[in-house]
Amino acid sequence: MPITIYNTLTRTKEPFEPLVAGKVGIYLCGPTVYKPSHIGHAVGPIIFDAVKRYLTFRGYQVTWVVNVTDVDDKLIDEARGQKTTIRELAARVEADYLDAMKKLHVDGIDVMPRASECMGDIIGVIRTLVDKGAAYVADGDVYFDVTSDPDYGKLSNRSIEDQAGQRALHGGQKRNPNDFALWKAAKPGEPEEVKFDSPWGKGRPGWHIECSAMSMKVFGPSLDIHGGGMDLIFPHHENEIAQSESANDAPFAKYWMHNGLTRFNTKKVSKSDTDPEAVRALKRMTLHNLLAEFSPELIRFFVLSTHYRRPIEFSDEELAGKKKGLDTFYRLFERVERITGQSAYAAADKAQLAKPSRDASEPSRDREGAGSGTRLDPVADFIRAMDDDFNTAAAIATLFDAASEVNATIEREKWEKAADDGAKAILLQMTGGVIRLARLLGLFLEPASAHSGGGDDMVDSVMRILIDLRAHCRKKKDFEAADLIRNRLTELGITLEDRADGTGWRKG
RNA sequence: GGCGGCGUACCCAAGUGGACCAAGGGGACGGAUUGCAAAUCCGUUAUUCGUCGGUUCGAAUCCGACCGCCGCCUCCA
Repeated sequence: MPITIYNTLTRTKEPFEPLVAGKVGIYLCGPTVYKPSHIGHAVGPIIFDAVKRYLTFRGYQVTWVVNVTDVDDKLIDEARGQKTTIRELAARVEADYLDAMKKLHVDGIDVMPRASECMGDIIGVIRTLVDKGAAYVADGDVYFDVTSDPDYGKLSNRSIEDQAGQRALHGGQKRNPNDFALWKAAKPGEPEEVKFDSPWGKGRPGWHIECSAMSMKVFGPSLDIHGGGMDLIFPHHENEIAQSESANDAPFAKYWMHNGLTRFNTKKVSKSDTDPEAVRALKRMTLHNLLAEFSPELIRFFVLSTHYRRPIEFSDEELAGKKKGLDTFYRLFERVERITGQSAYAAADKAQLAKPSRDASEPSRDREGAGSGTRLDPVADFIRAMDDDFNTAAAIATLFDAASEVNATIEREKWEKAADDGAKAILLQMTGGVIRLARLLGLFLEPASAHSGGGDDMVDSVMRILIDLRAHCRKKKDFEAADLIRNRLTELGITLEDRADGTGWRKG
């Protein structure tokens, strides 16, 4: 079984076959940098980062493009409101976005073009469209003529007739209400920095054209996968298709992948929401604030715990629940390190992940039940999950299964008390395998520090004293005093764990 | 009005015709372990998948109707 992808264009799951064998081009619509990015803006990058990691693992050479839209009406308004320049605003918001991407370990982006730096390419596409009669000029504006495109509406499944009369005509220059601006003539009073020269006079590009131009710049007329949020299907992606295919007379994107939107209190998280509660929620859900409050890995884990096409409901309760699940892995890694004296992460660097075999998509559970009942093959299960339209939720479930398997083995073999070199090797291999798989999702890339307290020498030392003191009390069977110490620490959010090899502690 | 999505246990969530008397996580409850806890392990927690019909040897999965929720059609990841 090959990898399958749900294609919005056909509304079916299709076998994945790249245009050029072994190579994959991906374009994801990135942010318009006028306001701080929120959690919703991280969903696409996190998913596609995992997609790229996985496709790379499956042997493809992937090129991933995410654009930055830094020329837009909203930037003009926002910059004016903040009494700053568009360039300064865009640079500031973009830096904030990139910082978040870095923290989230979205590090697979290969090219990040800015609209303002691709003006020549954009104008070139518009010129082609005008020359071909697919676009017309009106008072310095240029509009795409949707009637020139016979299959306009194929992505969103809308016909031009359905739309007629549904949308107010803007500016009165359009021949058809569905026509959209490729180029907007500069208006008096607009800042000079958004007035670009063009064959039609000074102005700036419309919203949709920059994605077509930037995609074409990197990939040429056609690319493999184009992604974005579901809210972009219409009009944005519909218009991208119209422009690109009219300009090139070639199919634009082979597969369209759309991720579900992030919700809060069942409502979509939207920049334009003016409801006071929504505004407050949105402010909290900026990536900047969220990453100050929660670990990037938790955010990533949270996002990938749901299949990408489904909406994600954001809430503190859910995040807290996911954190407990994530902690299971951290504890396992620490446990293995305690037993073996070696880092599980380091073991993962060395571990070999079995190459996916032809039968990788076969179920791993041995129904013959040869002796010991069910046997797990985490790698095959993981691959099967990911091959099925990048089902990260199912893939994560296989990680939990694999982690339980390791813990159960430790219990069964009593390795916590004594483990010889052979046991240690097995343990490191199993755990390393879990980490290797998780890394295909961008998880556990590096040792997560401070999961079990630590980091502060003074705190460590004081804790050592308290733990030694409590051990002393326990030895004398003075459990009242021992429990007092533990209870007081619990009140501070510190948990003690008495294990075979001594007492450990952690925050939370 | 047009287009699209969703409704699976207490919560989150995978599964979209036979491996399902339905993964995985959180929670809860038993047991092992522990001085007691914590952690971990073992087990229990949906004969049922919004409701009602239909197709089929067989449906959570397909079809129809209905109920509820959400998104797009103006800016949005």
